[in-house]
Amino acid sequence: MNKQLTESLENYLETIGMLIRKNKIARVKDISKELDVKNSSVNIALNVLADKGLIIHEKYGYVELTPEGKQIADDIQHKEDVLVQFFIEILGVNEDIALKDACRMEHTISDETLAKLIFFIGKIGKKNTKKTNK
Amino acid sequence: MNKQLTESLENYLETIGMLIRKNKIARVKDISKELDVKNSSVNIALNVLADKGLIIHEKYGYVELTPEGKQIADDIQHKEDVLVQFFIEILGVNEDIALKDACRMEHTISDETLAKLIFFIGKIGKKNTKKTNK
DNA sequence: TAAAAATGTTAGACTACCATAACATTTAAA
DNA sequence: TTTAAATGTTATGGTAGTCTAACATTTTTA
Repeated sequence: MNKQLTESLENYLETIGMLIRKNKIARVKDISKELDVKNSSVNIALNVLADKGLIIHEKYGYVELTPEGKQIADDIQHKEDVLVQFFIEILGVNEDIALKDACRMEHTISDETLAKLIFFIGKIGKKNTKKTNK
Repeated sequence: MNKQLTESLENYLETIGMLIRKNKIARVKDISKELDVKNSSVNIALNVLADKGLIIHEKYGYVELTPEGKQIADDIQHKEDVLVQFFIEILGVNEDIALKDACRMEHTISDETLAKLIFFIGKIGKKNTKKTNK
């Protein structure tokens, strides 16, 4: 069973995580609305994710994340958050564009680069705090 | 004729541009080697790009970029260069990883974010120059 | 310059992803 | 509590991109 996820599957997983955080539950309809695809497409993706052991989905039921699925969803969400923060706070990018860009780049940034980016944001942040405190 | 390019087609275009810059000519074999795909895949992609008016490719001949194709290739290359510079010089990412990340993110970063990033690199660059000159 | 090697092309098959349409189940309302 | 509406599922088909294998052409070399 291959655990290497496509960008599409990562998006499904991330969206499920977001919906559970927001609504306590994730339903096919909400996932399809969020990702702007049809219910049938969601179903197919859910079957793949279930096969990979990343979600639990009983017929006509809500969608749940397994611990492993949740780990991956959180991981991707974290990447998005860091990128959005960098784009908005440091580059001064408009929020809409920052979000759109982050939603795509979160699937391609490596852990190494992400770590360096987090460190860099921390440095810059401290600098700004110092200045403000003067 | 849709001019909206997939990541795959953008990579072909960028690679063709790079090969022409490096070797004066771009051949199917060199493209396939560079992108780690088979000649047959290259051929199919070249047909699509030719249909879109972005390259010229006569049977068994070299591949050339049309002005429009060159424009796009240069544009993508520029995005990659900016990202690589940012990753290496400012974040301190290892060169291999910087290149790998940039090669994927170059297809998703928006023009707006790229512009802000270029501006930011300029600012940081100036700062470092000042420090050095003291 | 004829044969061998290298390179390029085409055909057919596979995976991933999405859609529409038909059907099934669940939920809400009369 | 039966029916209508909403939601979920399955079947089938299309696009994009890759591969292998068979075939075509060009280039190299004996």
